Formats: sequence, C-alpha cells, structure tokens
Amino acid sequence: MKTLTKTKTASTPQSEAPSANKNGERTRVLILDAAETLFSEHGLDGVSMRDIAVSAEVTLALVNYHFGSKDKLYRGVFERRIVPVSSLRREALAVVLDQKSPPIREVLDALARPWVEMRRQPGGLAYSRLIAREVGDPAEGKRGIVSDLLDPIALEFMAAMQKALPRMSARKVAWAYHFFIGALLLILSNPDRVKRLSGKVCDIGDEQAVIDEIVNFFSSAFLGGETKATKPDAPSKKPKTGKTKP
Amino acid sequence: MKTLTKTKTASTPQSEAPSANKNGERTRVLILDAAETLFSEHGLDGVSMRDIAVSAEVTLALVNYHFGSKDKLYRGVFERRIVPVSSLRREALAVVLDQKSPPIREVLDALARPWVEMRRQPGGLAYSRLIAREVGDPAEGKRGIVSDLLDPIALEFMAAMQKALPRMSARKVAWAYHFFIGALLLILSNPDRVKRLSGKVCDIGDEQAVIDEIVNFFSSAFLGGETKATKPDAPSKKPKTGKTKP
DNA sequence: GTCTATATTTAGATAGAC
DNA sequence: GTCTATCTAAATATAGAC
Repeated sequence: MKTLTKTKTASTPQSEAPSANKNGERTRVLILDAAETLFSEHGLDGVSMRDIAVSAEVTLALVNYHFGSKDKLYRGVFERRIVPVSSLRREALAVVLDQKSPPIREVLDALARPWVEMRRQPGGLAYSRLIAREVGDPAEGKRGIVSDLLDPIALEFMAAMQKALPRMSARKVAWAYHFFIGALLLILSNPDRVKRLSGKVCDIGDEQAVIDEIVNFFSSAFLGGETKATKPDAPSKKPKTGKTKP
Repeated sequence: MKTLTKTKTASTPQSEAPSANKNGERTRVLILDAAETLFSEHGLDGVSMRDIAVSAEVTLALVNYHFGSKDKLYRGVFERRIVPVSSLRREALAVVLDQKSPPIREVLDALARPWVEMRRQPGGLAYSRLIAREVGDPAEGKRGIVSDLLDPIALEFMAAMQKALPRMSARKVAWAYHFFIGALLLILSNPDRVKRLSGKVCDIGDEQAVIDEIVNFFSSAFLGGETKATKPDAPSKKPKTGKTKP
C-alpha cells in the first residue's frame, strides 16, 4: 500500500468484551479485524504485515507470533467466519428444501440474503467484499481457500436449484448459478461503480431493495413466462419481494 | 510474486513484425505484452517491475525508461487496447440501434460478444481478464482507469438497453446492466471455478456456447414470458442463438 | 535506446529481553 | 504474550557509461 489513510480498525474489537485479553485472544481478534478490512480493500498483495499491525495497534512481531505468516493470517481471516456464515446459509436452505417443490425464488433468496444482510453486522461488510475478491481471483486455486471452504456449500445450492427446476439441464443450472454469483459478487465488491453509473439511484446501502431486485430479476430468467417482474416499477400480480422470513 | 513459473511472454510480440525495432517500439510492445499477462494473472500489486522485465526479456531499466513508473505502465496496458476494443463494441451497438425497436437480445449480444470473442485473439485473453479484475476492484476509483476509459461506453449501453425496454424504469435497467456485467466478469476472470463446480461441463473455452447461454438467460429475465429459453437443452421455438452477424 | 550498477525504501520474518 | 531491534530479501526507481 502506498498512502494509507490511517484506517484504524482497533480500539473496539468487533466481538468479545472490549477490555479482557485472556491468553491474547483479544489481540488475535484485533489483528483479524484489521486484516479483514485491509485485505478486503486492497487485496492480499496490496497490504503489508506492517499495515495490519499499525491498523490493529499492535506490534509487527505480535502479528507473526499469532499467525506465523502472512498467508496463514489471510486464511485465518476466512476461517474465523466461515462456520457461522455457512450455518446461516444452510439453515435458510434447509427451510426452503423442506418443501416438496421448492420455488426457485426462495432458493435464490436463501443464496443471496445472508451475504447481503451480512453487510450490516460488524465486520460483515469487509468480509463480504473479501469473499467476492477471492472468488473472482483467477489465482484462488493455488490458495485453496475457495475450494476448501466455499465450494461444498456452493454445490449444495446448485443441487437445490436443480431440485427447484427439475426440467432444466444440469449444464444450464450450473451456468445460471455462476451468472447469479457473478452479479452478486460485483455489487458486493464494487458498489461504488454501480452507484456512479446509475446516477446514484442504485445503492447497495438499501439491502432490502438490492435483494428484491436481484432475486426478482433472476427468478424471471428462470421461470420465463411464469412471473412478470420486469414490468415498470409498479407492483405485479405476484408478490414482488422474495422474503422468506417476513 | 513469490514463485514465478517462468512465464515468458517475449520472443514473439503479439503485433507488429517480429524483428524490427524502430525507436524501441518493439521493446514497448514486448513490455506491454508481458505486463498485460502478468497483471491479469496476479493483479497490480501481485507483480513486480522485475517480474515484467524478466518475462519481457528486457532489462529492468528499460521498463522504467519507457513507462516512467509502475502505475503509468499499468495504465498504459489499458490505453493500448481501449480504442480498438471500444470501436468494435460501438460498431456492434450502432448496428443494433439502427432499428426502430432494437431487441434487448441484440443489445446484450453486442455487449457480451466482443469481450468473449476477444479471448481468441493474441493477448485478448489476458486483457479480458485484466478488465474484469479492474472493474471488480473496489479501489478502481482512485486509479480512474475505469471511469476514464470504460464508463462512457457503459453509459451508451445502458441507454441502449433503456431504448430496447422503454417501459422499464431507469433504476431497473441500471441494476440489470450490472447484473449482466457481473455475470460476464466472473466467467471471464475466473472460469476455472465455473468448470470445477460444474463437473467440467461449463467451459468458457467454447466461446460460442458461452455467449448463447448468457445472452439467452438474461434475455429471458428481461422479456419475461416473451421467450422461453429456460427449457431443457432442446431448442425452443424462437432462435436459440443471439448472433447478430451470421 | 540500452546496458550495468546502485541508491533507497519497504517487505516478511525472527532473536532475545522482559 | 509482548516488546525493541534487527536480519535478509525484494521492491521501485535512478545514475551514468556505451
């Protein structure tokens, strides 16, 4: 990084009690928080261990002491959140799959909603951007983070889509899955351009609206004539929102 | 970069005659070719000026002599191709807009086809990945490459989409544009995961199939009931491909 | 325009005291 | 577990000869 604009992530760790530091757990959290934010903004190679240490307000030696190396720290950032987040996604998917004929709209909703709503939680915004960056990186294969932590649940969602659309070929389902993920990743990773090009009317800050838009749009693509979500903003006959939990 | 797997881009410049080097023009080309490939694979911060010099088989001093700095070289890579590529896209769009009611399918085709087919040309694969990386980077704003070189034509395409879909709100058009771009960027930047997760059946190597898939899929979303492209692989009543030039 | 050699800064990682 | 100080490698960029 060239000119760091003094991004201090420290002082209040994003979880746990602020003051206590049993066995350096609080230190680990401070470092992970700082690393998560910086990596999400500048990428793995755009951030130095010193940048992270400064942002976390700890010494450089401590970062290496707790995580061993930069690569291990990077992976550690993902591993910290992957279990709770994946659980959320699996829960949402299980509810949908509990039906005999799960609607594709609800599958898409379960796929998108946890990621978009994550942005409102502490550290969630950075994590959602970081995931987007890693998934889109052609070099992700050599690190194995995506294949280890994300591919399994991705396959579950693809299977769910296939169940919702039994007449669609596996190949088309696979393409459609990646189209959806690509759309989601772009608006998560670089919402600034979306806002810029739309004359400010498209703002990911309005999470609810974003989820509605993307789920509606892709549902139309899947269902063809069944729904009519592409009419002017006026509400259509079928419910516009894809909310599963009202 | 840590362990460079000896990616030599040199020996045969991707344009011009191989041997002549009037005023160092050939050297510039060799450097740009190498930089384009390496930046597209590892990102701006993942590549050193030395990596580029080695790959181009020139000395480090020459890289700085011709481009001044790393940032200028990075921008130079984009500037070299932006004019010819944008011209191609504008030509395709002009043909579509020449109609009274341009079909959205043809607008999408004009948007996607040049980028996907570019992959078959020398250096085109790297450039298409590089663009994808830059557009998705939340830090693109501070470099200004996207806003300077890509935003203008993006606005033209958004306007074309609006013309093709006069009843759709500007807001929905803007969202849909970015959904489409996001889908396109993901399969361009990291096709490996697409292939991995689909059990090898989704391969961007088949450019024609990819264009058909993405254009068909998104056309369905826009047109709702008008087309039925989400049926099993069997051809539907309406023409499956969105080719503008047969 | 191209080369060798080097100046200067920054990087990841560690040693050893407390 | 945390600190200061440091090692070593690699980075960007430039000087000066040809």
